[in-house]
Amino acid sequence: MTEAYKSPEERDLRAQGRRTLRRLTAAAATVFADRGYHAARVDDIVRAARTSHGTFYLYFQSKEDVLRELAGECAAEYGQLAADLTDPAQALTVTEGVERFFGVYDRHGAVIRAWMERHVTDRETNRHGRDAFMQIAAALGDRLRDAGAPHDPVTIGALMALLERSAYYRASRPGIGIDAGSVAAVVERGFFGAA
Amino acid sequence: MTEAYKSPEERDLRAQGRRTLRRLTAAAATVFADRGYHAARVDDIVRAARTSHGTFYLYFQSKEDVLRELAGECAAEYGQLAADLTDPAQALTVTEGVERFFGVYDRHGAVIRAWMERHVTDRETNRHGRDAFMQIAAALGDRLRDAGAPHDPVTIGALMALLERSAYYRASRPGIGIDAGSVAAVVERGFFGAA
Amino acid sequence: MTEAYKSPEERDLRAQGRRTLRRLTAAAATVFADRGYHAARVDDIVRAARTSHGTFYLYFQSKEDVLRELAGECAAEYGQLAADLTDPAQALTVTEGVERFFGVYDRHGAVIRAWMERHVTDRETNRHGRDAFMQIAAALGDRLRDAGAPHDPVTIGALMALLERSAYYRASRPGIGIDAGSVAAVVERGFFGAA
Amino acid sequence: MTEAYKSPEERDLRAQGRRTLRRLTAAAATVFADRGYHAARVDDIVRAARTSHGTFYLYFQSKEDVLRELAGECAAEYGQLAADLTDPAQALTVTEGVERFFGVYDRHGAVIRAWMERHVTDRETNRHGRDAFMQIAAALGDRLRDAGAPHDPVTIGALMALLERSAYYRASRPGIGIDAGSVAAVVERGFFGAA
DNA sequence: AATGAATGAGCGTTCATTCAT
DNA sequence: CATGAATGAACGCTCATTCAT
Repeated sequence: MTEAYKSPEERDLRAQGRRTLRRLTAAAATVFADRGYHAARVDDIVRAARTSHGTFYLYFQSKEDVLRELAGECAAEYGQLAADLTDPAQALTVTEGVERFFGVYDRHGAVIRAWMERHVTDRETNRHGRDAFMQIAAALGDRLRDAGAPHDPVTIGALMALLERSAYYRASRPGIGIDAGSVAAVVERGFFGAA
Repeated sequence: MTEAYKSPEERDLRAQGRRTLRRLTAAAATVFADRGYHAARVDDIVRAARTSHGTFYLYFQSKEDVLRELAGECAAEYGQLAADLTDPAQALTVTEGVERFFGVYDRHGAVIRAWMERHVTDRETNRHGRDAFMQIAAALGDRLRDAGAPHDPVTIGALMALLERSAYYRASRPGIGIDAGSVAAVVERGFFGAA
Repeated sequence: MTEAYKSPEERDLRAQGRRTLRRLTAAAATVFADRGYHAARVDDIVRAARTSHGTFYLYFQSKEDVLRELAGECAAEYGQLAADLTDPAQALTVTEGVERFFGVYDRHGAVIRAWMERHVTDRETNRHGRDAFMQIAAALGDRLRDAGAPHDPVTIGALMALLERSAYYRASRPGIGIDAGSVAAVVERGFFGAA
Repeated sequence: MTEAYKSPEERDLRAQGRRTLRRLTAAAATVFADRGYHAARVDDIVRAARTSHGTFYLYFQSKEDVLRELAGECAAEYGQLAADLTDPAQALTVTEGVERFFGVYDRHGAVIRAWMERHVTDRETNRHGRDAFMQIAAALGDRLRDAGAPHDPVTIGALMALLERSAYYRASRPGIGIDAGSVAAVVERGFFGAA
């Protein structure tokens, strides 16, 4: 009989199993980043992880399930960024904030694009997306308010739009010279400097 | 192809044929908008146009061909917008510019997303996308320069990012209250007001 | 309502109709010769005849029907050749016979190949093929017998094979220098000269 | 392709896989022989092999790929026959040679017909065909020359035509009594006996 | 007598998922 | 724990034929 599937958390994985799981998750992240979630083939993932289809379905219920897993990681990182953005002890500069934002996007851009494209039906994945978005938005709103700058929802949305899309341009068109410093300058000037 | 395929322009269509072509093009635009280009099925399109697969391929060479057609329309509209933006006789306000931008996005968002996702291989379609992007970017740069505002490439890119993504949020999440006026206000304040 | 189909013979065609029918038949012969019967598209035929699908089906019941028509012509020409081969008044030389055989093949090779490939189900078409084959075979047998050469069925079959296939090589590979004279020499030497 | 496609040779097939591959190849040969390559449907092949479409594409890249595979086998067999024909140690009689020729045709007639019909575009398949043809032609030429018989290109071509087409008549019309012995007699008499 | 338009069954191919070992 | 093998529904596209004018 086929091995009954168990979610990774509830499995009592030994060292080897943990290694395989990690290989698969990493491979999925890479492949999703390269080709996008929808264009990614399970076969690409298992080849990148140097394992088999059978093994993939031992650790994940479906292709969507890997996305859910990665979405969780991504949401956690953005949650942490949101927390750090409003943490006075950290006192992150705008440039540092943009750098962190870009860093998360580099690791999880494919997941974020899948969220935004709205063609994923899985509720948990979408909830992760909403959460991450809201937390960052709230943190940006706080920062704008603290700086005495306009922080109405549309302004916050516009800032999110600018950041998300710049991160995407930067990741997908390496040639066009978008970097955290320059984008931060635009943000400073256009959003924080606008009294 | 059974019927010698001719591009819609070079065909001598009668009233009936023109109606069918229009139905198909409109249906494709709708279906692409709803599901995205890649997830859109030719079957969805022909069902929406109340016609058959055979008829679809009478008017288009392939699914990609419809996208190319729509991309041409979209590029033309953006080209016109770029021209109007820098035409002193028109003297478009920022709000009017954003309104026009959003209008084109409403009609052609699916094409624009397909451009940006970079999973389309057709050269002409991609050329249309590059052209549209460059023309708008150049026009925005001119307007910024004329206003005495910063207009370096990164700033222009950030403005494009803001506009494109806001248009998308607005089109795909009607509930969140993004409208041309408010976005124009952010743009005024953040990009044109920043001396 | 659609014009009821009538077979070409039972139609009372006016000059224009006869011209159209001739154009279609000639076009079909050309297209079949170029692409082979199965690979030939009705669209190729109507385009070559500068007419429309509707018109095609006004004169023929189906694609197979055109083949049947051409098969009749071909069988008639081969019947005539068979008659001439055994007609003392004609006293055809071997070279002349081969020339005539090649000539018919040039005009009707596609039909002959369709016969031989045995993927045509129409009874009349196949009957034409059988008739043509038998008549030529009988005539060749008579000529061999009159020359005092072996004329058993296998020999006759081998001669037919040689002629048919040489005609095909010649028609389809113009470069390889097969001509009636040389083939006739082989036939003379190998079949008629073999006492 | 989901399963990374690998050509059958470079795959490390286990017993089960080898069995399936053999079933598929054999089924393809049969179906091609029955219906001809172009009329053969992948569905016919997988039904004959009692497997699924998915499995077919696990072992072959396309329908054309199976033909290429079979063409390779066929060319190899004809190459071997050509070698044996001119090998003094084998001293094949004409009858034995014709028998061997017919044997290969029985196994690979469909491939040979596909070669001759010239509607295959794959370069490797066509190269196999040309190779096989040239090798047999060269061997026949040598044998004719050694026998002191005419061996000009047209004669060799005529002999090839006779053999190929006789093999086809024999395979496709079992009723008409063509056998290797009788054909060999014709060849002896008509080609080798003609001094 | 002629035509442009429409049809839909059927093709080759893909790929997420399941099975057997 | 892992794998190679198998599946089949669904896709994009073709083309002989019929329809409406």
